[in-house]
Amino acid sequence: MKPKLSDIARNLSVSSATVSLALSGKGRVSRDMVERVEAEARRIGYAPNQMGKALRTGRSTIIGLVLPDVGNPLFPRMARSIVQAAEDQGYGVLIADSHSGAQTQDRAVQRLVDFGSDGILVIPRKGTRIGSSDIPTAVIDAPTSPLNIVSADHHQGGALAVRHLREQGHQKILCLGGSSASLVQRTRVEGMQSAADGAEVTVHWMNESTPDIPALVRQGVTAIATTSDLMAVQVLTELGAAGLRVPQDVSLVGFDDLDVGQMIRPKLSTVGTSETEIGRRAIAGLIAMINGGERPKDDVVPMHLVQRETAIEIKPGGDEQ
Amino acid sequence: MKPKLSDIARNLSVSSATVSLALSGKGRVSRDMVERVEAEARRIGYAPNQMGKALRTGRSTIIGLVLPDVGNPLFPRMARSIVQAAEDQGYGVLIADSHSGAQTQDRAVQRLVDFGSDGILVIPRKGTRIGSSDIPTAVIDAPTSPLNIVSADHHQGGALAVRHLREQGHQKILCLGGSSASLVQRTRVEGMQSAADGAEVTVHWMNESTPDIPALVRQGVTAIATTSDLMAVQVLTELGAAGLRVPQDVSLVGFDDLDVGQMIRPKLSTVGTSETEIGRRAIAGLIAMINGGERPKDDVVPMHLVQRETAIEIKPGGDEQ
DNA sequence: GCGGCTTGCTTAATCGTTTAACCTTAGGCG
DNA sequence: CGCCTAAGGTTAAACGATTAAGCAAGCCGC
Repeated sequence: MKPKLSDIARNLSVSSATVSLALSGKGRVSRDMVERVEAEARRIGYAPNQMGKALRTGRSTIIGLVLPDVGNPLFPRMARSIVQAAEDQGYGVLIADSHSGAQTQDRAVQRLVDFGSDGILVIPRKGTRIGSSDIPTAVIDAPTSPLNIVSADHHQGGALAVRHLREQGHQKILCLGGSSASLVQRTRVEGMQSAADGAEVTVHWMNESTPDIPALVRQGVTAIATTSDLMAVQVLTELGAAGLRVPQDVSLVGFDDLDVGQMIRPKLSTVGTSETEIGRRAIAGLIAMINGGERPKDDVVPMHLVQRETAIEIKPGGDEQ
Repeated sequence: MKPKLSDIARNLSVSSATVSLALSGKGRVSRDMVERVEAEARRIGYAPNQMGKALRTGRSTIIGLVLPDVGNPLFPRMARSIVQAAEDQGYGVLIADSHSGAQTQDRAVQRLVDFGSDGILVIPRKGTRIGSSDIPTAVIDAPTSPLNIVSADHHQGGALAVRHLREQGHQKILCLGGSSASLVQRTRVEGMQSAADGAEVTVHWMNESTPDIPALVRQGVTAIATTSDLMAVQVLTELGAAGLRVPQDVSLVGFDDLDVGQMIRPKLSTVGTSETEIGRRAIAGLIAMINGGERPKDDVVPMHLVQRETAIEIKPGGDEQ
């Protein structure tokens, strides 16, 4: 079947210990021997059996990833960067879905532990906290969240969105949050408010009440900032159906830089995160913990503004109807 | 540390062979013994060490999943159903990303194999084919694709979309495909054409040329069918910017039933797949192969129409400008 | 010339589980 | 009563890798 360590040993008439030592570069092995072992390993296409290795070392080089429910549309990019980062460090990523319910989330963690994961990375569902387990666990959420290891700077991102609108002269800004139960979204909204700089910024939570957006625009709102691109698309189409134009009648900025933002006309201005960076740092931190390091300090990665077509300078004197 | 099999054995003063046999229900063990073992296992919270088990049995109970690039927006649901189905059968899911390039795809497969996966499930990038490896491999693509095991009935789905429009009286239908390089999308378009039933169905591939959609509508097109919700959203917003109304001026139906379809106003009529069903069957088939079964025959799961607000009866006599 | 150090390799134990083969006891039966 | 069988265990050998400990040979210095 698949070539094993002892095949190399037999072919070279040495002990398997020597081969192992040679390949790992750990023990005292002659330079010559190392080369011969490596050559033979390549020749027969040797790849170490992870199970044997894991059993002996107690390390599976597998990281468990617990995903929030599918609803989160920026999960794919997140997952991708995490897998990529893990791969670069030689780790595999085992995934579990925590569908709905916080209790299932803990079960998912448990399953991953049972499979021998060396560490667990959790992107929690909004409003849940994860019970700490006995193996290294890291969370990607927000700085105030327990076990958090890295997060996007949602506060700064929110500020970025509103500051952009302020710079364009907007004085009456509507700020639309999806769910006030989400820590991330609350933080984004707080960031938005923090950049008000004298402008009138009113907040609406979609899970609490559904504002009549076209009406608000007719009452003088000149710009809308949402906490998600999906909501921005909803707003855009709703305004379109009501005969209002973006960005001529009202400016709009989204959040998350989803693909859909580039598809719609006009293209959506939005605030983006570097998922790659977050994934990389989360994995780096987690692996550090696995290797006996201390839990790294919270790491916050900044967001950036993506200027496209939905937010423009307010037309002079057009702010009062 | 973690309780192991031998802990149970010691506590009960029996051999670990007995414990193993009792837990698996395989050998000749007295009813009484089985119960005592199970009780003790629960008491100390025993969970078998997957590495030890895998090493001995040659089965890791891990399935490798190779994902296409992130672009595919229905991937999250797919991944979820696959993970769920695997979990139900006691399997873990190890993921690898095949970013871009077919070569990377094979490397991803190799990585998963090296990690000890018992089988590999691939959702290929459009236009790539995967090299068969030495372990059971299944593909979710289209019936004509090699190694394919299960797929959505894209042809029937396409037919469903156009038939729906035909039933509403539409005679001039524009059919919008994303990329003619994608087997899936070609199949959808073929399905659409097959349901023309005498109507005029013209096809445009977005990767080849960008049609002036508002112009086409003014020339008499009364309905548009796209091969993806994302494109439908693009069309919808483009029409909106041009002052045309959906569905009053033109009907629209998308594909994939993405979340964004429910966010936009009006809500998007579309054709949906049962990702759950596909995931379930793919995993079931793959596990059957792992257990020595033959490669199951291609399995095709039907799509369904999701009627929402963007496709309505054509207004009588409004079909000619 | 001999104890001690270094070098380079080998021996063998070990990780936790499974499972073929064996052993012991007891019951059935002619 | 003794033989055969079955039931219910146990022993021990794997699976494939790592690694502490050991050992032989060579070299050094005094």
